[in-house]
Amino acid sequence: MNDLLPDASPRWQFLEARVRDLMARYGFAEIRTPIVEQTALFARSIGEVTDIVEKEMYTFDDRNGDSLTLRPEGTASCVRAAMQHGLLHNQTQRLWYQGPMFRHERPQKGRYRQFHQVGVETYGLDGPDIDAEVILLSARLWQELGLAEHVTLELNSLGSAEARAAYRDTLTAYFEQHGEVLDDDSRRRLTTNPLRILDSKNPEMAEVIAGAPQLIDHLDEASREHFERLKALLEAAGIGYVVNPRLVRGLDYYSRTVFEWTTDALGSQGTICAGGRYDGLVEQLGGKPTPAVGFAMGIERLVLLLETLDLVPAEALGGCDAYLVPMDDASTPEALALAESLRTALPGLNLTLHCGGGSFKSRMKKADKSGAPLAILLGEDERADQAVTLKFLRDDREQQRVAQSGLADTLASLTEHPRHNT
RNA sequence: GUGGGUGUAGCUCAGUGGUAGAGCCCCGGAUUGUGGCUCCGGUGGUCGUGGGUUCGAUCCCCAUCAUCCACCCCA
Repeated sequence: MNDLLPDASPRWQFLEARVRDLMARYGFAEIRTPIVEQTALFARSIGEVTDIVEKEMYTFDDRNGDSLTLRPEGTASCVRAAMQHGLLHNQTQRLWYQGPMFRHERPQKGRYRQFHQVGVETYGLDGPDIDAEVILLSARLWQELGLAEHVTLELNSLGSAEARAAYRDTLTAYFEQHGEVLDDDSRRRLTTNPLRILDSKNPEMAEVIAGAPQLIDHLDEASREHFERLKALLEAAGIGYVVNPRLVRGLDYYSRTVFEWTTDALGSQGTICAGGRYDGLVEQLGGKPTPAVGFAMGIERLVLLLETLDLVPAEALGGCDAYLVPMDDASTPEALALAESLRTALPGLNLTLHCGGGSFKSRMKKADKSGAPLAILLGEDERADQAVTLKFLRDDREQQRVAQSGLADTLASLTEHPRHNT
């Protein structure tokens, strides 16, 4: 588990603000679900034999003896909540969520045991238009963050659940015929997820993999058409993509469209966003058959990417506009009152009041450290005149004495914050 | 779950089987009410944790935890 320290939070807030704005612009509504759910929910949705369910969940018994689990992903909870509250009853939904997820894996760069995802979920829409819509939403986010040239869209179709199951059997049979060439990992995958064998980087298996039957040739007709229409929609929208026939998602519930946005700027954790269609999931969890498509993106990876590429704009890093310094302890009460009146008059002003005493020299050092361009000094002389001294910390400019009554107007013009008219 | 690297001051890191170091940061002073540059002084460490070897361990050994990197897998 890792802490998010003050230096990092402006980057997170920047990303989160962009995401929130984008979701609203695409007509998605936020849903917030608990971070704990009944363990069975995840086992039934993600798949019993996946790594997540087999060995990565934080599971515990509560005081009633129920088995609960810290959510390892967001889709299962959304489906559960939507079903439970009737959101899927004869209607469609476009939802998004954001929050912490938990997986007990070995941490490394871009991977943490508590990590954060933003996800979108749509229900009740079965055409490729909504597939394209969620992909375009993600593409716009990269565009607006300045990441567009650094990410690649990979696309594939897994076909219907039936077609996928049939293909899986075909593939298993093929690899079993070449069992002598398979490495240990791949032999294990024969029973867990044979599609993953196609992903192996082992050069000794390259030939066998190249000769394996292709998923794309085993799609059912409806899925093939869906996929073709999606590709046409993306092309019409000017979104570049690469069809990756080896792209399979790790969670069992996916069918038809799957996609991943990847980058090569983050080392081995290159996937920043992944998703697809899971038309069978609602029914699998006890609801009526409901088409669904969505994705999740990893916030830590995105923040890391923005940081690596230096794409967080300076203004997003916030900071202090002015630092108010009572020059001695006797000036503190008046400084406190002055700070409050400025905050009332200028709601957009970021004003830090010096607290904690110290020598005047140390107070000025704190003013400097605050990053503020302006120090407001209030001492005995100023109090006698009902004034303050404005000192410019970043410009080569004479300090000036300003009456307290006119200070808000002066600050408004200096910092370009509109005055609050009351 | 597998393999490897690293854990010493708030941070970045030196270091030695015999009472623990630097730079930066922080505090004070040079400068009675003016930050940044300079100089002087100072605070701050059960050397990740628990065992073991030893007269003596921060150093050697074992375990454990954390962290980083890679694998697996995933966002």
